[in-house]
Amino acid sequence: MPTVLDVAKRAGVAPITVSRVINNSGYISQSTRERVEAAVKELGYVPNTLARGLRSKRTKTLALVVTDITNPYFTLMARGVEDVAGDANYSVVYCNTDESEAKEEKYANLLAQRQVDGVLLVPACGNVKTIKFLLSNDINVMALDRRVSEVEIDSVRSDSEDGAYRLVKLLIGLGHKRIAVITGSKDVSTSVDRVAGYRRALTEAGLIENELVYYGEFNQQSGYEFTQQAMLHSPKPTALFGVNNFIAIGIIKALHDLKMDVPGDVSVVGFDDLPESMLLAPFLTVAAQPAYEMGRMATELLLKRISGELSDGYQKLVLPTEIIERGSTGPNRNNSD
Amino acid sequence: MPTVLDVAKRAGVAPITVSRVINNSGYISQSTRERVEAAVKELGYVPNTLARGLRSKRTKTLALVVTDITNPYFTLMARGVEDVAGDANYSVVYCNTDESEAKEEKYANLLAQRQVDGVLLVPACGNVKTIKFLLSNDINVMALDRRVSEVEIDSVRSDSEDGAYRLVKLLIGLGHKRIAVITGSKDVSTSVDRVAGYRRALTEAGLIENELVYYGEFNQQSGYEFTQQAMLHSPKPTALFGVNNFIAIGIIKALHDLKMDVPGDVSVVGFDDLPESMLLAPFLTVAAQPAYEMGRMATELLLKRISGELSDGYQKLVLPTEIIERGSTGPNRNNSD
DNA sequence: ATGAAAGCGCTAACAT
DNA sequence: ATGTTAGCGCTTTCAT
Repeated sequence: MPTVLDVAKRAGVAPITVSRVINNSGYISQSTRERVEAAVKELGYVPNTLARGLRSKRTKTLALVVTDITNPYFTLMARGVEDVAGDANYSVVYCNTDESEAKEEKYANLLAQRQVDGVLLVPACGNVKTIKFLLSNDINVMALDRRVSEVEIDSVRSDSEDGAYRLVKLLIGLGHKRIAVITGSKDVSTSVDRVAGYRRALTEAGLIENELVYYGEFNQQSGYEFTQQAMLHSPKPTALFGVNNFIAIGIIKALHDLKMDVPGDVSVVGFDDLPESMLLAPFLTVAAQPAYEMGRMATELLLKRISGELSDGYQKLVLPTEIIERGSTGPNRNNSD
Repeated sequence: MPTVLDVAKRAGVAPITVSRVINNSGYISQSTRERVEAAVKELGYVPNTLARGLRSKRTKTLALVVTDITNPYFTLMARGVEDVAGDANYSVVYCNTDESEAKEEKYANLLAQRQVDGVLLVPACGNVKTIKFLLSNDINVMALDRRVSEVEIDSVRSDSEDGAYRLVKLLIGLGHKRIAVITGSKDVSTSVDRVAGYRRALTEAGLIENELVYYGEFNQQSGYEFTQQAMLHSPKPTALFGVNNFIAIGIIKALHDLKMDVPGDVSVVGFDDLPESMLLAPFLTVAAQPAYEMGRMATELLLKRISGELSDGYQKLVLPTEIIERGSTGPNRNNSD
């Protein structure tokens, strides 16, 4: 592989001049610029980012740490991140933590070694250890999707409390009085906030004594199992709120296997939504989050933070969710209430 | 940030000894190892991958270049890649080309600068320029999902020709005689191979004169538009084959808007499939590809290639697809045939 | 079993 | 507008 030195010799200049041409920094006369550019082409020279990063302390690399890229919500976010990053000639490394603190730590360590310029992090749990570790290694951190306390950092998320509140209010408006929520881990802010929104709606309607919360995991199986459990509760809930899309799908499958009709017997609402392009027949009533936009905005902010354009104060963006009413919700037909 | 030198001083050894401890190379006495490890801990030392890579010519970074990470088929593949890479302490950079040759070239250049150890590439087109460029920069390349000619490299893909053949045979077995295929770009091997499989099935059944092929793009809109076109064809096809999942969804939507029943009026088959966890009610008959497994295998192979364990000959893995018959296909009810 | 010296390829800092 | 020098943090190579 040719180096700056090879190019410099060929163009009859000093290495630093080559560097200046490539990086468009400093003053270069038109003629030397042309000679250098010609030499670059002739030799097929490609600058070495490692050497560059070692010297300049900038790697032009971001990391996206999500719990599972397979969740279409995160996939779409990832696409938003990469689109903005790519335009700025940044690369994006992605990592899956599966909500595991251990994996999160492992990746944080890896990313510190890699000297990434910034990390877009969907924290695996309420623990701020990872964030502090990254910050102590001079890495900019952007919290995505989830709230963090104890540390001051930029963050972009959607309004979970409000989305949940409006979903549950919609159910209450349809006459539902016994609404159960099936959620993920207790120490994740999305869980906490959505349950809080649920509670606020119930309280407002004087239904808080009917509160029924199941804490599990953010996956289909957990949604499936807790639906079975919820349906053993007496009296049965007439509506279920699945706190993310995987849980909601688990709920629908469980109800199907229990031979219960949606929305005839039970109404179902969810969070996140699936991109339209993946759905044959959108069915689930949801609070949809602007995942792609969140990825974009978060990355734009992070790049600004990295370049020092954002020196004062921390940005905390909370985007609204959109309630999309579809076939999975209907009026409460249970006469006993 | 502490460096090897800081650690070395603290442990009372030379920098190289620290390096040996960290990399588990060479002979180290138990006592110095312990002293070094203690110093590492006390200082919170994190090795700098850039410096390491600059010297050792290994970055422990892979790149995954797909056309669109948002396609669940590629998402799942990405997850397979990252799982294997992460276990080996490799990082994965992802890039979206949107089937654009220009973007593919741009990313190839970026990745060469980054000195990645290997690239898992879903080629945007039949052009081998990118691959040659990467190889000429000493980067190992693994072709994913698509066939490449002209260059000898490792590849992992699924059997498109066979999957298409079996799907179309299934339709023929159901009495369909006018089967149209809606596919993507002509210069992508998956397009070519799936159309070839379609043709083989038709030819075998003596139906090749009914051949009806629409070349478009691999997205929902293209599937939608060409379905409208296909339905203007006289006589109308009684079955449609969408060559990937986005196209198939576009087909279903178009038929819905045309008030045609699936499978009553038209049967539909697709490729790729969506992960079960995303589907409320799986409906589409498909040739499913083992996307996650493909990602895993490709990465395992690539890592072996990088470490030199695979020196002789090139691996060309072709995995079978699985035909999953669901509600979108039924017997041909058109009496005119 | 450990160390000294050198250099990977680049750019910051300081000339001129 | 261009060049010189030095050094980023690590590991290869060659000693001892």
